Amino acid sequence: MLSERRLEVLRAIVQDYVGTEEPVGSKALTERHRLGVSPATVRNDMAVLEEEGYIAQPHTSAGRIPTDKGYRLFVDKLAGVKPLSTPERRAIQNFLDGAVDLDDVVGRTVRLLAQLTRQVAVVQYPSLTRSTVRHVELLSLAPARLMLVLITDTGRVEQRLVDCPSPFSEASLADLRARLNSRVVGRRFTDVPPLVQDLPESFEADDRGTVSTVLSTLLETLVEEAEERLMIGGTANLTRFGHDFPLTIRPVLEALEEQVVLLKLLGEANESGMAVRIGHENAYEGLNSTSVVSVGYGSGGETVAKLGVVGPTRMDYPGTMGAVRAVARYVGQILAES
Amino acid sequence: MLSERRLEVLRAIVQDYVGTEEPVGSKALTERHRLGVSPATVRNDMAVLEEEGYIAQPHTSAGRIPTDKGYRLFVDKLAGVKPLSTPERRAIQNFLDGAVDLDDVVGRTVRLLAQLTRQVAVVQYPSLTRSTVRHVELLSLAPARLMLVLITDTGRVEQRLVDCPSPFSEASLADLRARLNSRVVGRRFTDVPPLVQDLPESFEADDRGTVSTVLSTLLETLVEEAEERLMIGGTANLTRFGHDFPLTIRPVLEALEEQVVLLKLLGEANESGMAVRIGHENAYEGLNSTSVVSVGYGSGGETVAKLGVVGPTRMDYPGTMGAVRAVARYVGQILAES
DNA sequence: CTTGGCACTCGAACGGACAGAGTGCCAACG
DNA sequence: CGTTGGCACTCTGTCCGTTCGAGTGCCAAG
Repeated sequence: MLSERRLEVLRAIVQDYVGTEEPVGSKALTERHRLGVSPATVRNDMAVLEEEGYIAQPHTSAGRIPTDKGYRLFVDKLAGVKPLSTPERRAIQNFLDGAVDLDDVVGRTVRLLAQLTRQVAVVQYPSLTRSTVRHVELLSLAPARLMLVLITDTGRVEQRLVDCPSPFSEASLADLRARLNSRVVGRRFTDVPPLVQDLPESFEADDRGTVSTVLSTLLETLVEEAEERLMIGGTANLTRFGHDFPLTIRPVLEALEEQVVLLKLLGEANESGMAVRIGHENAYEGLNSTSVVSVGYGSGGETVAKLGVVGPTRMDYPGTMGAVRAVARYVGQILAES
Repeated sequence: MLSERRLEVLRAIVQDYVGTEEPVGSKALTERHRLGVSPATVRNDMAVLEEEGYIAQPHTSAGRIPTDKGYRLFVDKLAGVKPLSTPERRAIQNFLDGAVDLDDVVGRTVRLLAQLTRQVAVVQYPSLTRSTVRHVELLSLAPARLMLVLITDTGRVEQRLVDCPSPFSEASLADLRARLNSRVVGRRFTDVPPLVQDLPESFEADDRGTVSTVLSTLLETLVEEAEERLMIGGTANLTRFGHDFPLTIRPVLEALEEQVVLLKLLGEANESGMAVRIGHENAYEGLNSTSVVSVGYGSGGETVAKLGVVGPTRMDYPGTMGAVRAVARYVGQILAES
């Protein structure tokens, strides 16, 4: 177990390094922080911290920089979450309040988050699997061609073309539309399948094929579209990453285009509360020199999706976590209102 | 007017510089191209080309690099559009054929284009203003709340919430739905306004307010959503830009996040045919060291949207133009089929 | 007009010297 | 035993001078 002062030294190192981006030495530390001890003592502490793996030297006889393990300790034990200032909160609310539809909410959120944290922001669209059905619409495009439109309570709309095995009358269509809606409206996606299973039987033999096709398309949409969409913003902030550019930035850009990777990343956010993945803690190799701060958001205690930021491991964790948490809260509120 | 050989020298310089990314000298030129003259002669030609502003030296006594004006001449007069190889064409077709809906088509297109050109690809969603209405659906969410869903012939769906001034019965709703559809289905967006203008009059006084609201929401959607959406991909290719990184790349990333800027950029594409904007020809300052190759696409001779790539001025113009043109053609085909 | 020759220029690469920051260790001190 | 000042040492980054080579412009000759 590290002594109180050694932890204090580690905290000081992290703070200074985050601020200056340069390895921090013992003398500078004592000057910038009131540790009450001499540089020599700090040196001894640093030696211990290094031995324990919390800090490292880029080269012999240079200052120290925190390791992933050091950041981890810092985040877990040494730093809280820095709440936003009142003007910042007000700005968030004002900015998000102007949104006109779901796309706009997500778009504004991602811009806001990128601006507040000065990092790359990622926002997941509200998940369908947790949503409920608000309405299912069936439209006849041609005698044997339908369009299925699914509207969710989060305001999302999905459409699918359905090719029917046989022509389908307008009357049957209205019938199916009415029955379908009476059964599934207000239900959660996961609850839908058993509720519609027996529907084909109540139609005439000629129409059963079509009804089955429509149903399977619907179920497919529910499952398949649970594969979520994302919006990304603030990539210009990547330029603030570090000095050794092309090498660091390239894999990050590649990761950002792989939605699957990002979804997994956000998915790792703990069900409740915020998740911080530091450097090598990220499963995806290209993000080994980045940290990901993510959190779920939603209305009324329910998590419908996640959002977060991707930045260099050398980031302002308290500030970033504060911004991410605040934005998540406000987005949740906005969703609840609409 | 420049002599034939001088043009040939310019072409050789562009080709070599694009290949090596290094200033090209007279000796290297004669070695790599069969110009049939000695380095000294080439030097004289280069002096003339420089005087005319087609090439420049980064430093005294270094090789030459093409200027924007040089690239312009190259593109206009010296190079054709390099057609893709048969395997490439086949790959495009296979890749695009797998698309399941409009989002998927655009997504695949942008990935394809980025991969083929190894640059940043931008694809605009098919424009609504040129589309026709396939169906308008009205759903009752609450007594005084409706959802308006607009489905276009390009497969795009837009939804809008409508708050009614007064409750609206299901019967009136069905009536409005039917009349609306009979008037606008199959019509172009721009033709819609006059066709629905007199609709409120045919309803009872109580409902007129709601009908008007619905109509104005519909018209708003038609206009407002003509403001197009974009998809971007291949940003990782930005790392291949040049040596002087942060400076070059930052404004480009910023531009890519400004959809308005990008739309304008694509918009500059000539109605028919391909547009190449080189360096300072781009109105947006941040893109002064990039070139934009864009072209319209659509089915049956009609341009419904545009796509293109953004890359360094030092790009393989014939190859890029070939890829852009080919992709645009195939996307047009795919859209026509669906 | 083309060509070979030649002097010149300039940037990139190499290497040594130097300064500065930072360390580790040690002996002294409370 | 923890803390402190002192000191020698080790790096790195930088500056400067040299060298090397690619490339040029010019000129005189073909």
